[in-house]
Amino acid sequence: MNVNAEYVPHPTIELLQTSSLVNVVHGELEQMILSGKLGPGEKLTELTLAAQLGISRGPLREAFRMLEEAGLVRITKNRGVCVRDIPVEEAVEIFDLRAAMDELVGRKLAENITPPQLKEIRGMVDTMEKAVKDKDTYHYHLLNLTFHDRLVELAGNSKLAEIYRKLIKELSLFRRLNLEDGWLMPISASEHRQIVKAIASGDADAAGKAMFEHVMDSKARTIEHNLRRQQQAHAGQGAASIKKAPRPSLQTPQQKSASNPQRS
Amino acid sequence: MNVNAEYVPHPTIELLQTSSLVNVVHGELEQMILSGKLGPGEKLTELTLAAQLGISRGPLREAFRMLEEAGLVRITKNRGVCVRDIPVEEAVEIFDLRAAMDELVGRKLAENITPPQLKEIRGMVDTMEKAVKDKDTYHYHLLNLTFHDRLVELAGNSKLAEIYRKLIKELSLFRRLNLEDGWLMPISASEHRQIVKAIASGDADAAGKAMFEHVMDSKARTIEHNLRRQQQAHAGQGAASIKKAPRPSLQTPQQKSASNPQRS
DNA sequence: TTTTTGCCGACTGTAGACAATATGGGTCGT
DNA sequence: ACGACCCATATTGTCTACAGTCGGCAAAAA
Repeated sequence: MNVNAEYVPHPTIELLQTSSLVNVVHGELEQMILSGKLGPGEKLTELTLAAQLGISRGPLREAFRMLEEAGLVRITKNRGVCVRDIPVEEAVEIFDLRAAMDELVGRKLAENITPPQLKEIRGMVDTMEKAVKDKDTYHYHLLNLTFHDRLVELAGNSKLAEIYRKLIKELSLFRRLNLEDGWLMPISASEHRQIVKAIASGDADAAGKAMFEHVMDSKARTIEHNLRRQQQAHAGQGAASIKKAPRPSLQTPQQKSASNPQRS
Repeated sequence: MNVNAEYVPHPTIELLQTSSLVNVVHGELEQMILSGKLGPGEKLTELTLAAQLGISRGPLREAFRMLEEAGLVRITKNRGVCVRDIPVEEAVEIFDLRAAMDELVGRKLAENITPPQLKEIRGMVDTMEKAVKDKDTYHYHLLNLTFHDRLVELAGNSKLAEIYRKLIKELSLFRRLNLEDGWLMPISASEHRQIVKAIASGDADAAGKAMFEHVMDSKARTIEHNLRRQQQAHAGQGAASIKKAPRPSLQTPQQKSASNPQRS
């Protein structure tokens, strides 16, 4: 048994001899990554993490493999695991892909949404506009995630929803995303209002286009924000020197074997 | 003694540095599944497989986890691993999603394709039409896969390509897909010709629509074919009884924890 | 001082052992 | 004869052990 008295085992783990360790650890790590407790580029040492979680390396490694397949961590042979850092180019790709998917979502919703569902998402938009008035950026961010997630779910294509969520998770590793400037909230909110309107009208093309454009706008805002932030960093670098450098590099080669379509 | 930095180590060394047992086994199992050597629903016993591959259970289990995350197998606690069987509903969802993605592909290609690339895909269509003339269904099937895969790749969005390929792999587990009736090949081929034409014209909307419609048609053909096949099976069942029943069921509960968007 | 070489510590890769759980067949009771 | 219960076996879940590899540090050589 792995006796290690110093940690307080997460209640979940203690409670858990019913669900497999791998599943729990996978979920736990995912949350740690998405919440930022484990930042992009951070090294995950098997022995350390296993001790912290109170488990052995086996299940942990299996969880790592799942996270790798989900694009959240990167495994390098003989060198270990680290949280992935999404480069700008990849973020752009994800936005484009999301736009196409959300267009489909808009179309499907315009065709199939029910009155109570429509009422629900209207309520969500209302809440978001309230957050805008309060200039509550953080709350707005969460509401925005929930709003889009709910739309995708209501579209009635579970595969689409599954992949959409995977993309959102990966995108959250694109660091500069989080602290979006507050003054853009009104624009985003009004776009939401327009999306709901288009969906309510039953016009599939309009709803699809509204969704598509919204995501593309969001992409433009995010990328521009990122650029500005990078310039700031560069400008201040000469005087302030580097501050948070010492991290295991090991991140550079970001390939992942595109794999052939169907090897004979 | 500054040895040239681009020195190629030695194939064997490179191989040892990059691939672990987990990687190799993962690829091997994937091919066994996609090629049908391991059919949908089939049980994968750890000890047996490990012995066959000449490895221990550890790496094998890690490979299983990757395949699970990719949607190719299903793991049930304390009951083991089996190849997933894609139900019709899921196949439909995948087709719809693919259609949206391929629409994006068509748009991007219409905007960005280069003359040599255009020539390349024209050549592929030519080859396919040759296969149609020869009534070579199998060859056509492979060419079709390659064609679409190449288009996605040329679209220049690697994330899109990655997910597209994942979907194609999952779809190949939808059994009834494989033996598509031969007489539909000409239709499919002419649609390909039209797609290339739209791309060449540079009209993004037209190219996107052509791709979209092609996938949706393909979906309709596949589903209808599936229905017909199922009816046949039902018809013959009364006399011939069941023949290939004895397989570990264990397949029914097909859920996969949709997981919340971002747990606070 | 600068470079090279050998060594050491830390970590990962793989294998095998042990514990926990499901499955199938047989026995007992009614 | 039928059903409930129980045990033997097979299989999975988890842990520990050992071997291989990497990176850094210090001592030796130039």
